[in-house]
Amino acid sequence: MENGWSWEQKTLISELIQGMELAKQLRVQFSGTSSSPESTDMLLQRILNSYEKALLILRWSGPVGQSHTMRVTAGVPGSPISVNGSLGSDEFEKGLKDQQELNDVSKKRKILPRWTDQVRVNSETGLEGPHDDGYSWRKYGQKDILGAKYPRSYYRCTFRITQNCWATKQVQRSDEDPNLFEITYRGRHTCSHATNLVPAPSSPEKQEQKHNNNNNNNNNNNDNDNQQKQSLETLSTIRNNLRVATENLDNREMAHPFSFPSTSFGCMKSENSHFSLSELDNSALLGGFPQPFLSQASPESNYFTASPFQVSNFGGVYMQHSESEIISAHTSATNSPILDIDFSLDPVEIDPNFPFDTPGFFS
DNA sequence: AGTATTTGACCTGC
DNA sequence: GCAGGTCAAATACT
Repeated sequence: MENGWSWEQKTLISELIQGMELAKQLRVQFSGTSSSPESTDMLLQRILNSYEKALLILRWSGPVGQSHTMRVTAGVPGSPISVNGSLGSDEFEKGLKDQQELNDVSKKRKILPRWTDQVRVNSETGLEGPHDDGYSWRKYGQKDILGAKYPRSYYRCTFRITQNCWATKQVQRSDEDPNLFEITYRGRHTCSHATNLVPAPSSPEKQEQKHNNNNNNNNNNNDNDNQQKQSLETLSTIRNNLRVATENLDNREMAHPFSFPSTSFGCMKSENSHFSLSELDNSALLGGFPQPFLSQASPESNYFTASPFQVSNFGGVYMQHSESEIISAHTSATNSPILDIDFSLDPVEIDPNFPFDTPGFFS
């Protein structure tokens, strides 16, 4: 049996280690050469520090899973990761213990964050059924609900097994308005398979199934250009026809499904291959959400944040903000577990042209 | 053949 | 005991 680390995580760690080793070698080579003054050495040292801290964080996050997520949350503001980025052994062991306890499925269910969205679809445009939120879902059940006209569908992340992603969602069609779907999300995605927006197929119930199929198929679709074009073309249409309501939200929990974070930085997806940490600072780390989400002024923006920017959270750090904190453009950094961690690190400078999306980069 | 969906049975919490 | 949620075998789809 595996130790719980996903293949991607192991790879990520091994890549980080390799990178660190290479940086060390580079430092040895540079030290002593007259053309490389202190600044070079300092840069290299910072690179090494970054690698080290990244590894620490990754290891602390452990095998992806919601459980640990909560553990990290509990550590805020007293994050288990100290200022210098190291972990106390006691805390680390405690974390491991907690994680084991939380492996219990029923416990897991209880603690998973939950929030609801309402999605209106417009049959005139052929966009019927729930929207694609950028993730791959697999239907695992359907149930007639007492007093409800339509059955409730249960979905879980397609990558539950392969990536230990425990995100689930329930789709309930509204009694009053068949065009309205109430989607209850549970848990956060820790998988790395967020996809871009995919146009919804054309028939209400069937669509629910089909759109999931589409998602999965698209993952294997090599015709990325077409997909991207399609996404762009349909984006404006979708924005015009989908209304996302974030009402009746539990204040203690995340208010928006589109903010599903994925596993780690390495798993982050961006339509823009020129991805830099500065973007992260603005969108992901400073509050954990893309900027458009931060503005509640326009409901459209909610949808627009759907998935081009699937944001990381160190293996699923649960952002236990109040709603007001979430929507504030000046979200307090000090309340964010991510930021607690991030601020404890040296600034990391990443080449904007660094090929994160290079095939095999994480392989 | 591999993967996703369906659906009745089973489990869990209230 | 009941309703909601999940499992898993059967079935459908590609």
